[in-house]
Amino acid sequence: MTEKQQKILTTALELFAEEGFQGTSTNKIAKAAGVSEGLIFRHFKNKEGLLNAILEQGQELAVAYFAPLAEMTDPKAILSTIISIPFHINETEHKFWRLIYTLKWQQQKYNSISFDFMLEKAAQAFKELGYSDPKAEVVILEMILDGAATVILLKDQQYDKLKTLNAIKNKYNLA
Amino acid sequence: MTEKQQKILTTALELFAEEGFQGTSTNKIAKAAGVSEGLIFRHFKNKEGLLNAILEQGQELAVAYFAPLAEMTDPKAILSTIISIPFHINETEHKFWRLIYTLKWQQQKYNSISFDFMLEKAAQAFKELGYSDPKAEVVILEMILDGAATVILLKDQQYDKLKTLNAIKNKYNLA
Amino acid sequence: MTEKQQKILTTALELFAEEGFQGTSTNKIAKAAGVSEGLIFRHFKNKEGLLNAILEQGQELAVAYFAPLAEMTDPKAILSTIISIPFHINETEHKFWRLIYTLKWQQQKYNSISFDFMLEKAAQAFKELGYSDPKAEVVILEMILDGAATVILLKDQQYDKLKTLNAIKNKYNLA
Amino acid sequence: MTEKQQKILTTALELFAEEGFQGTSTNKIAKAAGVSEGLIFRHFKNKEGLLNAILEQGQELAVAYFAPLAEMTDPKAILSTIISIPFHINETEHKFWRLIYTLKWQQQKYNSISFDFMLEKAAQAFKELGYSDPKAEVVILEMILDGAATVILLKDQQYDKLKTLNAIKNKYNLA
DNA sequence: GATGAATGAGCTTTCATTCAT
DNA sequence: GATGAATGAAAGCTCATTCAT
Repeated sequence: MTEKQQKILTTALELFAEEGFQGTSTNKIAKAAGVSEGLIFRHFKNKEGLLNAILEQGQELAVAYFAPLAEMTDPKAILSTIISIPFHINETEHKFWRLIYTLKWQQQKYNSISFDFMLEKAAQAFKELGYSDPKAEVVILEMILDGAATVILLKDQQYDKLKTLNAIKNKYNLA
Repeated sequence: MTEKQQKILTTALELFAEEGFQGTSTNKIAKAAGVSEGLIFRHFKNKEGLLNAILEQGQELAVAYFAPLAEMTDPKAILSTIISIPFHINETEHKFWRLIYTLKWQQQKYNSISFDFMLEKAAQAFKELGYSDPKAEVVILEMILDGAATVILLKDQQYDKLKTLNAIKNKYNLA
Repeated sequence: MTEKQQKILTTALELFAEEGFQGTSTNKIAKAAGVSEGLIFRHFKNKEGLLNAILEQGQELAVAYFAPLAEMTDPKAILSTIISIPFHINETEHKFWRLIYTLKWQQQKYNSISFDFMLEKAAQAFKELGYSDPKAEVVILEMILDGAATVILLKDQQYDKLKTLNAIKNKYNLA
Repeated sequence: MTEKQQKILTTALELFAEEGFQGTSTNKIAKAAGVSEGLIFRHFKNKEGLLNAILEQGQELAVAYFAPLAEMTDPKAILSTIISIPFHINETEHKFWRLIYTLKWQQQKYNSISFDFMLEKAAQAFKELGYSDPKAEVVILEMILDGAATVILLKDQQYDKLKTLNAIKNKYNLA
């Protein structure tokens, strides 16, 4: 991966996240990245290949998010970790997750990142904690995660993330 | 509003919702609607005008959603009504709301539908019910609404909507 | 078929015949035909579609060439007619046949014009005339036709077409 | 001439012959030859230089075809030799001659291989054999040679080459 | 000698939009 | 009101060619 190659990826991620995949021209990416337009196609075959390369790089990032969960056993800790995820998206990852959600809404085919493993882990935790309907709880949890992501990734105005996170944890007696 | 004019609107809504505004060509809309491409521009000036016309039609629909709230005073009833909203999206409205959310993610400029009035009403309700941090509660509520919309509008697989709604209401002691 | 559409076809035929299919850009065609480049694609879908449209129009021309043969029964007349074909290519048809042969050499897939019917007719004629090996004669005839086409379509320098044709006919005792 | 250099030449010949000069990208040649694209330009300056190198190598081959004629004096032997030429194209030379003819049709400038010497020799032979119009005979001979080349180089289906050749020779009383 | 990253011009194609009918 | 031919700008992409290593 040459420097320019990586520059293309980073720039494209930024632009795709901000203006959408279809809304971003390869010409714009090239100019913003300071490379020739042809280089994009030499390295990534076509525009979609560029998108896929971005998603693959991001995949590793996503895996890192979920990895700690694998070894956890305490149900409260598990739920607490899961709920915290969207609140801990930092500047670097922000763009990536915005892209993921934009794609989710725009084109069905790009449901690239799967949360299934995480949700199963949550189901187990709810069961252990004696929730009467763990399945319904998982759906609600999914809603909270998607909702938190939506608000966090789209809202410009500031609000107290930590306070919000704690308030949610409180509802699950996790604080 | 002629028949063809309405056909264009309906078809465009469908396509915009499924494949995004930028991902849908006027040519495609014309073909799907069975009209000439020129007609779109005669009636709606340009592609953006077409989008605006769709949003205006939808706006009335959105107003209808929020209208009942205006006269309500019972805080529990207010919250119960608000939370129910995404769960009551029916087949007809589905496309419209999908479009709204797709636009939300795609382009900042299209935050056309404002939930502010509703959220203020909710803040008031939380205060009356003695919640310690009503502001945080409103943020959480917003997350739940966005999250519910995301899951409901994007998930194909079925789950028990009513049960999920009730489980959420339970968390707020609204059932 | 609008005037511009036909202009595109005629211009493209000319350029394809002179500089090859791949050697002719759609931009060049558009400029030479005095139309916008986009129009080519609106009418013919893509560059290959344009080529196919040209070939289809030419097909009718080719059919006209072979039609008289169908009703002929005198073997000498049949052979005489067949041999004459390449020598009677006029200005208008010249471009078309050049394109056909260029494509024949360039891409196998474009063996669009089939001479099979004509060659079978010739085989029958040779048989009736008592040639000892009609099949070999047909191959030779095919060579003469292709060879005549090659010389006629590619040679700029003039030579006496009629004299040459008669000399060939003489070889077959058809004069 | 290094091994890779020769590999490029051979591969390019093959591709040019099959898909035309313009239809073959240097990238494709490089990949097929298993070398870097840059190497083509290091050795042959540019794409046209590569073509010229191929033609030069082939030129020697062509010269070898015509060399025996120079010393021949018997008119029948001369004609017999000339007519045989296209029928003796073997596997190795096949590609080269196909390229020659493809270029002939595609671009006028590449009439690289000249048959003039051979045709003059034929004219002399026809004169000596007492043909009434040697010039017309030469034109016909040229047609037969081009036609034989066309059929032999383009036809996949098999037919008896030797029988065809002999049948032609018979027409000239050369058998 | 050999590689492959990089370029920029030019290619095919798409698309929103205009306009005569 | 409605059509569809026509446009021109811009999109995605290809390609011969250069150059540092």
